[in-house]
Amino acid sequence: MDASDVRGHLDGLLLAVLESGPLHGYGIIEALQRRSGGALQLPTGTVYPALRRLERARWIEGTWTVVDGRKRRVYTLSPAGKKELARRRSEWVRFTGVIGTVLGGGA
Amino acid sequence: MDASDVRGHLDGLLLAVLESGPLHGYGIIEALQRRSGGALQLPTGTVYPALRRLERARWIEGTWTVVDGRKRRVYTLSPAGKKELARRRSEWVRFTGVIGTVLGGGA
DNA sequence: ATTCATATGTAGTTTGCCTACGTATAGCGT
DNA sequence: ACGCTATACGTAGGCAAACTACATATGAAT
Repeated sequence: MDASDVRGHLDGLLLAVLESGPLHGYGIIEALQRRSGGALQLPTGTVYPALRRLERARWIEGTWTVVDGRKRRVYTLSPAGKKELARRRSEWVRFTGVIGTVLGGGA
Repeated sequence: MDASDVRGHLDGLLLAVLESGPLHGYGIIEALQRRSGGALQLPTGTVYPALRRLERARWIEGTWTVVDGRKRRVYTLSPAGKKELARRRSEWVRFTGVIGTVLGGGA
């Protein structure tokens, strides 16, 4: 799957990963890859700006930490982020329902 | 559902509608709306350029006809278009599988 | 020393759908 | 006759989101 196909769904994916617990950007990229069975290998230039966007929206909260001398920005899902995630999930169901129905072919 | 959410899936939707038989642009827009239960109300500025793109790709074939004094460009799904539609459908299954799994939440 | 893995980020580009507009005919009500 | 709505096709310019490519830095391994 082409990585650009996540367009419009990236925010939900990031929020979903953070639902399992706080994580830093690099770790999020790995988690995404792991959870998708290797399908999602998102470039840093996609993920980092997205995280900043989510942070500005107050859906996640980022704090600087230092682990083994390396700086990490660890993100935590906020209460607003949990609501947003729920909203994204129901939108996802609606979206797949509509497109799947029209696309047909046993979908 | 916001109409812009079809991004990346519009071509497949158009091909799927034309699978049922030849149709002109305006009719395609109506069919899309009907099949989606009113969810997809795509503007002409989205659909017409997309149809020309599909035509250039040889997935559909367009011919001018005149009905009741009005010019219509009727599109027919080509053999290559059928293949492309099949490809889009399997991509759709893969896509929803990956995103749905990562998004979780009972998806 | 050099290279790889870890870790974050910016700059500029491309894609693809959007909004807004322009054109034209048919049919209906007044 | 006139205006409004439905039918019908299309272009121009804009914008958001993800892309590619690059820049930076530390720790660990060879």
